[in-house]
Amino acid sequence: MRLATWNVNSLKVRLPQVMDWLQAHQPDVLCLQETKLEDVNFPERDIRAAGYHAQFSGQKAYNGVAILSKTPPDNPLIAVPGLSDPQKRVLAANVNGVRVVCLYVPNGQSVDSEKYRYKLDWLAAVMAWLKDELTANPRLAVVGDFNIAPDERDVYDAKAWEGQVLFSAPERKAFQDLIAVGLQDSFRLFDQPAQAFTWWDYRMNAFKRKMGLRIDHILVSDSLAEVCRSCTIDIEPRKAERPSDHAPVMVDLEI
DNA sequence: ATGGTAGAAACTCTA
Repeated sequence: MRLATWNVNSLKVRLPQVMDWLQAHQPDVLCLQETKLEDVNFPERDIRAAGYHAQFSGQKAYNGVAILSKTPPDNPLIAVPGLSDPQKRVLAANVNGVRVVCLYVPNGQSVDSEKYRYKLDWLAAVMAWLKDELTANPRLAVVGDFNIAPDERDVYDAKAWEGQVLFSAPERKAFQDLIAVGLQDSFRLFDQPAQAFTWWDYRMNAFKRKMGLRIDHILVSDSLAEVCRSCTIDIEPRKAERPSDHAPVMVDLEI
C-alpha cells in the first residue's frame, strides 16, 4: 500500500499536476491540503475518472482537505470531537484497514500572534482525539502539512529559525507530544539525504537556493512502522511551472 | 529593517 500527502495550495490550479502525479506514482491513498475549494466545486468527476474515490471537506479561499483512494473509504470523520472549528483542516477515513487522518495544521503566522495560540490549542485538541483514534485503530497513519519542522535537520538554517514560527520550541514540543501518543515519523525510520525538505517559500528563490523546511509528515503507529518499507519526498513537482510551494511525501507499506 | 511571491477574492488576507 502506497500512502502519500501533498499540500497543493489550490486544487483548482494544481489539478493537472495532481492528475499527472497520481498517474506516475499510483498511490493507493493521496491526502491533500489547502484545496481552497468549497465542496460543491470539488473536481470529483476528474478524480473519479482517474480511478480514485474522493472525500473532501473544504471552504472558500482557505484551508480544505481531501482524501483520494483507489478503494472506497469508510468511517469518514470531518469534525474532531471536542474541537469546534469552522476551519476545514481535518479529515479521516478507513482505507484497506488503515485509519488515515489527513491534517492541515494551522500555520501560526508568528509566535506573538493570536494564530500561534490557535495553532497550539488546535494541536492539543487534535492530539487528545488521536489518542482515541489509536486505541480504536492500531493501524493508524496521521499525515499532512504539520507546519512544524521537528528538529535541526529539518531546517536549512536552524540557527536563523530558532524561536521562529514553524520551528519554535512549543511547536516542536507539540510535535513530540503527538509522537508520544504512539506514532513514529516514518521519514526517520530510514537513512535520508541531508537537506531533505518538503516546503520552500515562493519568495527569494528559496527552492533554487535549497532554503527549505521539512514540515509535511507521515506519522505511523507502531504496527504500521513494522511494515513501512520506505518514506520519500518527491521534489520533482516543485520544479514544475506554477508549482505548489510544498512537495509530496509518500510511504510504502507492506500491506 | 523590510520585502520578497503566490492564491483567492475583492481592493486585503493568509501563507
